[in-house]
Order: sequence, then C-alpha cells, then structure tokens
Amino acid sequence: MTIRVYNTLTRQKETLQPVDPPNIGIYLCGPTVYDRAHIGHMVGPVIFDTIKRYLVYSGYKVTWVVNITDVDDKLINKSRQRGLPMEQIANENTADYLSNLAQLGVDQIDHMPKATESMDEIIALVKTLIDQEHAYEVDGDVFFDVSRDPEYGKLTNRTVDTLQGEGGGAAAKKRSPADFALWKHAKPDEPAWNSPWGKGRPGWHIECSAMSRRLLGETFDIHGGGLDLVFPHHENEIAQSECCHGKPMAKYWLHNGLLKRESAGKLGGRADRDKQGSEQTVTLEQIQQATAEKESRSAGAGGLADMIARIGGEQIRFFLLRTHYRSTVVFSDEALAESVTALATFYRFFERFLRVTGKSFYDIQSAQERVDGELQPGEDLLLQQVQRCRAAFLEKMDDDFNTGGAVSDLFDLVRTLNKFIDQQTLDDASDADPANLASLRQGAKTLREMGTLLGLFQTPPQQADSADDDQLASQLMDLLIALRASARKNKDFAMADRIRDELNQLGIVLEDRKGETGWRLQP
RNA sequence: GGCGCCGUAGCCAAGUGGCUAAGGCAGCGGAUUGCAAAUCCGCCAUCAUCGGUUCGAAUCCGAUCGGCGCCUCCA
Repeated sequence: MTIRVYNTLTRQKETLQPVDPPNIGIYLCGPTVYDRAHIGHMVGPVIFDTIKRYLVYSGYKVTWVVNITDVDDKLINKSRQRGLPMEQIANENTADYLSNLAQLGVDQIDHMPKATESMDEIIALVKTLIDQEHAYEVDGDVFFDVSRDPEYGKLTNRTVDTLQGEGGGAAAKKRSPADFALWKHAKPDEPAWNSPWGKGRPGWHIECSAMSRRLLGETFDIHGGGLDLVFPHHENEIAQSECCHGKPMAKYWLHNGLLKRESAGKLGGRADRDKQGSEQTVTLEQIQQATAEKESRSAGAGGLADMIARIGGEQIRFFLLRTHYRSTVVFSDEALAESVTALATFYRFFERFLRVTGKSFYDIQSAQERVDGELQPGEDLLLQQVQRCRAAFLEKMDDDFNTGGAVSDLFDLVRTLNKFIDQQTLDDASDADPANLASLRQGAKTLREMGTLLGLFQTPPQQADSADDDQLASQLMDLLIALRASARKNKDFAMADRIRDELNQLGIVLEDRKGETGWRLQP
C-alpha cells in the first residue's frame, strides 16, 4: 500500500512519506469569516475530511487543523457597514460555517484555532523575523522583506522583480513592491492589539504560520487550501515560516480546484467583486443587492444553509466527491440534480437490504482499519466480486485520493449486490438461503466500509414517512395502497392505474413488489 | 507580458505509454411486471486539430484552435 499525492511545490505526484510516522499533521486554510459561507468554501473541508478518513484508515495518526481568520480588513469593513462589532460578525459567520460543515458530514477536524486567540504567537513570530532582519518596521507597520529570502517564489515559480505587490496606502512605506505586511498599524477606530510596534493587527498570512507552528510544529506534513490561495497566501506563509525556522514548513502542498458557476468565473471571484464595486463608494443597499444576486445564483436565495436544507448535505458532499479534488467543478442546479438522482440508487439499495435481511444498512459496523488481500480460497463468487470492487476502490484512493474514480466502484458494488439479490431471489425472504444472506451481509459491509471512507451513508437520509408530521400522510398512503390492491385483485386496472398515476403527479412513486407495494417520494 | 491548468460519448466524469477507454445522468432494446416503478442484461466515444517520438499514445514532445486560473482581496 502506497499513497501518492500531487504536490504543488514539486508539481508532481509523490509517495506520501510522513515526517514523523505514523503521525501526520494537516493544516487547511479555513475561511475569513466576513460573510456567510458559500458552497465553494466546502470543497476543501469535504476533501480533507475524506483525506483524513483515508489516512486514519490506512494506519496513520492524523491531526487536522482548520483555522478561522476572524480579524482582517474585510471584517473591519463589514463591521462598519453593518454598524456591529467585528467580533459579532465573526461569531455569526463562524457559527454558520460550522453548521454547514456538520451538515456535510465534515467531522474530522481536530483544532479550529482563531487568529484573535493567537496574538501572542503571531507577535512572537513577527518579532523573530525582525530580529533576523527578514522583516522591518515602518511607523507601526511591519513588512516582510522578500529581497532577504532567496527562495521567495518557489511555490509558484515566480521571481520578485515580476511582482506588482499589494497597493494601498502602505505601498509607499515598503522597500520593495512585493514586500507584504506582517503587522498593520491600527487607525484610531479599528480593532487593535498591543505589540512592540504599537497598537495594530496581524497581516493576512502570518496567522497561519503562527497557528500551524503551535499546533503542528515547525515542519508538518500536509498544507492544503484552495487553488486561489497558492499565491500570494501560501507563498508568503512559506517565506515567513521557512525564514524564521530555517527548515521546510510543510512537506506536501495540496490544493483543491475551485467551484465555478456556469455563467462566469469562480464563486466570489473577480466577476463577483467587480459587481460589488469598490467598497468606499458603494452603498449598503448595493452591497446587499449584489450579495443577494450572487447567492441566488450560487446557493439559492437563502444561501448555503438553505441550499443544504433543500438538497441535503449528503447530496452536496456526494456532488463534490464525484470529481477529482484538483479539478474545476462547474456548479449548477442541473449538475446537482443529477447527483441527487445518482445517489438515490444507494438509498434504494439500503431499503431493499432492510427488506431482504431485516437489518438496517446503517447498523452495520464499518471496518476501522485497512486490511488488504484477505480473500480466502473457499470464498464464494459474490465475495470475490466484492473484493475486486474494494481493491479497485482502494487503488483509486491511493492515487492522490481519486474520489471521482472511487465512486464508480461504489456503483459497481451496489450493482453486484442487487444482481445477487435478483439471481438468488432473496426478495422471497421465506425461502432465502441463510448462506446467501450471510454473503449479502458481507458484501453490504464492504459497501459500508467504502462509503464511510468517503464520509457517505453515516446516518439515514430524511425519510418522508419517518417524521411525526407525516404520520397522517403515511396512513393515507396505506389506505390508497390498500384500495389499489383491492382494485387490482378485481382486475380493475383502470382504477389501479389511476391511483398510481395521480400519486405520480404528486411526486409519489409506487413500487409493486412480491406481496406488497412500497412508496417513496421522488428525489 | 510572466506563471500555470484544461479540452475524453448528448451531458457530467475516471483513466496520463500496452487487456474489449471506468462510472453516473439522459436515450434506445430486452428480461421482469396486468401495465408501470424498482432491479438486472445489452447498445451508445478512438479521446479538440495537425505533426512528431515509439514496436505501441487519449496518455510523451511540438504547433494550432478553443476554454480557464493566478500575477491585487478570494476556499
């Protein structure tokens, strides 16, 4: 078993060899919580959640950190616009973010440090960089001196002289346009922390260097984030941390692709920003309108939380995992709908499994550890097929966490199991061979193992007939089904079909099985 | 201008040097069904174009066309 990952730093796939096996430290750049999350913010968490599941399964001890940036210029602007304290805005949006993560089944994060709770480490790091003459102070601002870092630009293959650098009022103070702020001097009405350079706040990149060092050490294994963070954010993190410590910051740099709308540009990208205009001149109403437009296209009128409630967290997770994490994903209602349809195949199988075996798929205990090549010579044909699916699945996951390819093996496996039920006529529970049922259970257990690795099928989907509110609906359905059964018995197919067709109009699908009729809502 | 990515069936999407190019959605044919639904079986691509390397390329190299990202805040 060898796991290979694509490393942005070397621009090639490499064998994963932890710095300190079996431990693996992962740092993922989380959100700046100046606004509610959109679906694009979920790509990184979902894939890294999956990566951690896979690494733990493969025998590693993984520590995964996702930071929350809760102090920043955009937060300060937002605070002014809304007339609320920055902290309150940060707290609101952090809560929204966490709730979205939970809905998508992202539950593997070990630490979520906040920038505002890491000031001591940040200041200490800046101080060291000044002492080392990698940074300099000008009137309460501190800048990193890129000319003192011969390796600057190595992540993105850039040279200092080609860079424009950040503009704004601070540009005049910088020795080189490419120098970037480590510490920003506070204006009178801005949130500020005491520092050796007066009151101020951290620059954008420094908090990640400080927090990753505290929680994962000076050199850790995997640093992740969206492709849009490669430059300047990660380039600058590398510069700060490696100049400070004199050793590599992270061994592998993994970047997820960005989500794109059908129409134009990535979510929150240039097109969105241009629409909003410069924040000095735009009115609050315009901002709200622009935000509403953006959300209506990217996440439904009520934002991501509403979209999750409407579509389902698992459906969105599945949608994201169907593509390789480094690809650009074009997001649209149609694409999402296709995913929902595809995912329903598994839910139908789980119901069938319950009918056949009397056991819930969700009660199956999933394998916690990876065990390879345990196929016994005497095992039956079904289990051999199941093992082939599983081996194919693991092979794809080993290759840079190819979830898109791995999903196909999930479909292959569910088809194999459905076929087995058909061929062995296990739907007739009365004469089912116990040995066949045992084989089926074993196959389902493997499906559960694979699903769990992807963070899928952890809890039963919302059932139309499970909620108390739908008790009446359930009773009415029983009545209609009984009426239709009686019509069918009398060969009154016109009546029977009318009941079925009109229920269909209401989005309810009937399935006649041996001896009974089931119903479900259309996905 | 600099750095980088992508172009596989109607649509989405794996595969990056060698078995019949995964899987999903849609469609068509069949088994099953009173008819459907569900399930299963079958059909449906020579991989943007051109040229080159190679015994052999979707997969490597070059050119062309088309799409995109970063170089300023962004997951």
